[in-house]
Amino acid sequence: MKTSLRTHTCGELNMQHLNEKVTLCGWIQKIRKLGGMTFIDLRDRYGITQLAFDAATQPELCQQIDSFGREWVIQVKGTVKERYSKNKNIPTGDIEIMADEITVLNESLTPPFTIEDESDGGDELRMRYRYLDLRRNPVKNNLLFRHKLSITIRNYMNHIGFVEIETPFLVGSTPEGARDFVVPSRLSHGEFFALPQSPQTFKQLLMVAGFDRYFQIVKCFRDEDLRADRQPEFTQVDCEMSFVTQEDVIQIFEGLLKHIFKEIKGIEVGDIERITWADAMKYYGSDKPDARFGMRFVELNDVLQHKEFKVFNQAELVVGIVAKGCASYTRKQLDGLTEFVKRPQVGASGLVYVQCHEDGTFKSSVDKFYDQADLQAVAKKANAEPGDLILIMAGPRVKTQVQMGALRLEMGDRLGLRKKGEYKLLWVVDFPLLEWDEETQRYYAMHHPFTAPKPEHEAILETKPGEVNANAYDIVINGTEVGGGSIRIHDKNLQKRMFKALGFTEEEAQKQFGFLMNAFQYGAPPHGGLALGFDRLCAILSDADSIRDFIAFPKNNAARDVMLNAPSTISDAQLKELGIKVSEWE
RNA sequence: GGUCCGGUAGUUCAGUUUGGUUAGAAUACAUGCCUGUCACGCAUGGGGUCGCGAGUUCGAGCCUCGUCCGGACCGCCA
Repeated sequence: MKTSLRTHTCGELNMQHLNEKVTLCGWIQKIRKLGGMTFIDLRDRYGITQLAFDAATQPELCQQIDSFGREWVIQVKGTVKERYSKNKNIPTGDIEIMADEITVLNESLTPPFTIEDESDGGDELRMRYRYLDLRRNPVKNNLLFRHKLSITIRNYMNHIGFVEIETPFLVGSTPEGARDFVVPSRLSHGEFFALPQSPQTFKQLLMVAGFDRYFQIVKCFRDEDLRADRQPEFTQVDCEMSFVTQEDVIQIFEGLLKHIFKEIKGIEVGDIERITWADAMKYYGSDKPDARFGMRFVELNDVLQHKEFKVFNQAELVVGIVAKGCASYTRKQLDGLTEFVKRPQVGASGLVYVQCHEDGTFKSSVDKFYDQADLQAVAKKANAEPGDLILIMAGPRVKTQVQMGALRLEMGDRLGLRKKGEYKLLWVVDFPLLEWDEETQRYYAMHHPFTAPKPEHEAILETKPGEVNANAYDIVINGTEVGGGSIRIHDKNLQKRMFKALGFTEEEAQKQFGFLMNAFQYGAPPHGGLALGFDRLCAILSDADSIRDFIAFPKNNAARDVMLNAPSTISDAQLKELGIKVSEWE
């Protein structure tokens, strides 16, 4: 790292460099004045090196550094010396620099928060001064980790013949899917570009072009509300292959994931389990199950719908989970669980429990309707043992499954079953092709409109669209959807039928996706692919909940950049040039 | 669009339950002392429109309403 201004970094000097003349540059992490001695911790990207000053022998230097403050940038020339008292906690802890000469390269204001691993700064403040936050080890290391992961992926993909090709960011807007970020056109007044939600159609066109194996680590943009794991601009590892079946794609990316886990985490991931979408919903109430723990759903309709309890009798689904060893839950804890499922976010109307006591008796919240023999039958069906707690919900099938899914994750958290450092990968396959939307009274593509139906279901696309399964697959790690993909439609006529099923007129389909269907007339190969959420992958491999600390300059909860204070208004001159007038609707 | 939590010193928070004299702590900052620290130590000091607005009250950091800001979640995210 030698440059004109420094000979070494602050992280590399040790006993082997004793008595060498060195020049270091860096930021002042800390000044410790002990009267006759003064120590400065000098920090750069690579570490910390201690500078030592002796008032008796270096009075001028000591006077000079007296005015220095935190985060000043200095250059120091001096000699590497062995310390009297060593610091075993840092790599450079055996040595220190006896300085001969110091140059202030830049002064610094006192930062609004401490630049330490455990900073005193809150989230918003750290975002506003992100360039200071990035000096801290935890955040800096996240970005270094991100770099390492991207290099690992690029090398692997290159090694197996994938070509990285860039696709445009200024594309056309489509009404399907997420909201688009929109960019006004100066040269075509009244017309707008959109930023891509993904390079989906471009990668399909690259297949038509014969590129065979394409990938790209690429920014994608979606104008939707944020979450801890959702940013309006995020990065995908976008891939597409030709002449493949679903099995080929799964094999290729299973290979990539195994490689990543081995290289980055030193973990051998075995063959990745697969579950159908239908089973995922049935047993976990989620299309992205956290499979680190069991607690699978048990349908209890047959053992609970023969008594006078209307709530159960009228329900389409009565479903339970078994919480191991929780029979001793107090009234307060049980009420807490009921409150949890009744929160608007979950939206259940209630929760029934059955405590399976050690002495073989049962206590439930519905004892009025069910006797011990009934509860015994429930316990048997649910495979519950003495000491366990059975939690039961009832209602419309899918809704109840989703609610129970939320409770299952909550119980997993409470029982410490969602362990950090443990990784459970899962392919979710056989997604439905279409999803009925009550509000707009039409079908929507569950994945996207280019997803191919299972060949054996093609015939019923018009007659029973809701029953058509897709050649689509998601990769789920610890309950997070890390990626997804599908085999695409490569036949122009099938694509037309698909658009029709989605309620497009021929003209609409032609206007929006004509370029793709036209391309399909010129020898489109069978193709399919997958995209991995790169930010999420970084976070999961680091056992972090939020992707924000793996993005150098992220947006806040309201999709704002608090450092730039963007978005912001633009000048009238700019608006005029773009042919835009801003007015309030309604 | 909705639910919940929060907003008090540069910063992180306590104080709000039960309204009552001069609003505290830690840390950061400044000054002084200290020759082996490395979370240095000790002493002293400065630092507050209690997010903003309205209301209730003799009196509001504390209660009520509104509003703005931040965070988590639901909807949304093909």
